[in-house]
Amino acid sequence: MSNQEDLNNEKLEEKANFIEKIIISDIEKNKNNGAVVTRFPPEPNGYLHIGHAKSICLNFGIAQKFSGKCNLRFDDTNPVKEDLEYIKSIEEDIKWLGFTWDGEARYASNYFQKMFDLAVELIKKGLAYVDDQTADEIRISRGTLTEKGKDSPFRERSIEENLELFLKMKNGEFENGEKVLRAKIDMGSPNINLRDPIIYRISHETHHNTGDQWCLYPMYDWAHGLEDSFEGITHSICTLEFEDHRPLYDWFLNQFEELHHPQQIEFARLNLNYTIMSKRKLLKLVQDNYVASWDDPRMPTVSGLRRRGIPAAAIREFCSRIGVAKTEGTVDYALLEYCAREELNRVATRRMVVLDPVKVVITNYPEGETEFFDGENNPEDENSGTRSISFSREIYIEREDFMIDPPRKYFRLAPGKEIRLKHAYYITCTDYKVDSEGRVEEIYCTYDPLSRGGWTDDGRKVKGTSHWVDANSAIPVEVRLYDRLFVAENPGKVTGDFLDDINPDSLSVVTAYAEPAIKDGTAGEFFQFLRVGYFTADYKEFTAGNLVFNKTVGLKDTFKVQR
RNA sequence: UGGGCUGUCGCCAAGUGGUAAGGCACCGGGUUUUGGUUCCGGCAUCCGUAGGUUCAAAUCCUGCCAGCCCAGCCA
Repeated sequence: MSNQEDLNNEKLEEKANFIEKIIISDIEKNKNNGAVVTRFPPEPNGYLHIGHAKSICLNFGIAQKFSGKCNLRFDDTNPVKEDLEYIKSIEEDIKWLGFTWDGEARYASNYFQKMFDLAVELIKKGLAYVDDQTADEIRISRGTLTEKGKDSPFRERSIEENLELFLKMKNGEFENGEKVLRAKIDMGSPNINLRDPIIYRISHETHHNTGDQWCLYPMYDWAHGLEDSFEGITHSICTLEFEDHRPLYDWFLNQFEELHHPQQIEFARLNLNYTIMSKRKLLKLVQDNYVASWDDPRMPTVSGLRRRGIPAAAIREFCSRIGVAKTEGTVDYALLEYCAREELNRVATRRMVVLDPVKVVITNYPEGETEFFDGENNPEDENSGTRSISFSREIYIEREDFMIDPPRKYFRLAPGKEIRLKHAYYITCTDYKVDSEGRVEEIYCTYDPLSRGGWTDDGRKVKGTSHWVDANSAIPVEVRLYDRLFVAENPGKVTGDFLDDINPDSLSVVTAYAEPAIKDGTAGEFFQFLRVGYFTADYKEFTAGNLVFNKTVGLKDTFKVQR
């Protein structure tokens, strides 16, 4: 190994998480001949969420880092919960996140025959038996957390009888629930997973992939290790709740010396405050119409975050920053927002859009005249070019950028005060008009012709700068203002029902006025509405004739009112 | 109450016997035609807790406390 490679390895190790350290050590020992093969094994029973993104970044990231491979494998062993729609969405989400799985997507269901054959072998070894007990009987005889279980009365059936019955199970000669196949391990084990776990159940159900070919379906514990083994997985990474299952994972594989034996490693799943990650709860939100769909921009699903306007790169960065460890914690949502802003600041196209307009008349500006200014598309990107912005006697500014009686350190417009209109002129407020309810209806200003472009060389201090649009040419656009879906850090913590903490104001739709250049936007494009926040042209609905924008996240706001 | 796992700054997270990295958040200040960005500075005498071993412990030992997971023919 060259010095250069040594250096690289040191660098690799320096930033490695505990799983990567295990892998580095395995490579050094030449375990698996130095190969690294991981997999992302979703069950196609729901949409992927940000928690899955953590696992995806981990598994695919490891493959990239160590020149290995990462498979996509659908763990479709339960036909009653799984659906083709989910398979499609999962594939799309992974691709969108920027990862490519090795070869074709795999399906646990394509291994059913091999698994069945191995189960027959297990029976022949005297290590599995057919149990006639009902589900209730099995549950009761399994014991409790503190009491040992009791052997099934069918535990000592002959190998021949077990073989015959198992075949009949496969051939559809029994009803659902009539019989199961169990591994014969130890009903007295302190680890409940080892108390003769069920490895096959009967389910007369059409499977999305195998149709009606099978009525016998393998359980997770039996299937998962075998799938990993068949695919030559070297490191089978899963979440903490499977730690108790590892002895079983190993037990099954240990019964077949000829099989490759992957190493299972567990890490803590992601929790994010102000949101939920449970597939069951997310499904509830969709089914009961608390949100519009799985990809509603308020959802923590990958497709929801995408529609919200969070770039894939921001999600990857987030996953990198939260790290990988075994401590279960809850990551602050502010970190995700930070990652979104960081990326968006780099790439977002700047435009001026007024969300809550109030008219300003520039009384000393000639009526009927229009002039144009150039504004950079992105000050963070020299190559982004400029766009033309029109200006005339009447403009709109943001209602909150004017106050009749402002507090100290209010840099915005107020009677007698001068501000800068971004890219345009300095204006000074001379008067204003309110309606019968005291609401500001119109503001009157004068402009300084010498400040064309928004600057003078006379050393004048103009602290405030406002965004604005030309009333003559402004285009109305639909803006969907999203806020967090839950008002509580840990939804449901207090009342027990997460629905009690839903934010009733998580969505409001407004018609805003935008500068004409907004028309040039493309679906999915990222924008920064100057001084307001980051928005995206809804990638599913935005067209030239339907200008819809979703709010991603506001700009960081450090303005504090001081009276 | 049985088994498994975890406890380092408000939130993540390095550190694995030699005297507490980093990021987010937060708080100051400079720059700024976005109160954005950027830049500078601050932010754990202490590592769940109580003892012990050692010249030296967040790191080793013992006890205790707290949290999470497991009793689906779900994954």
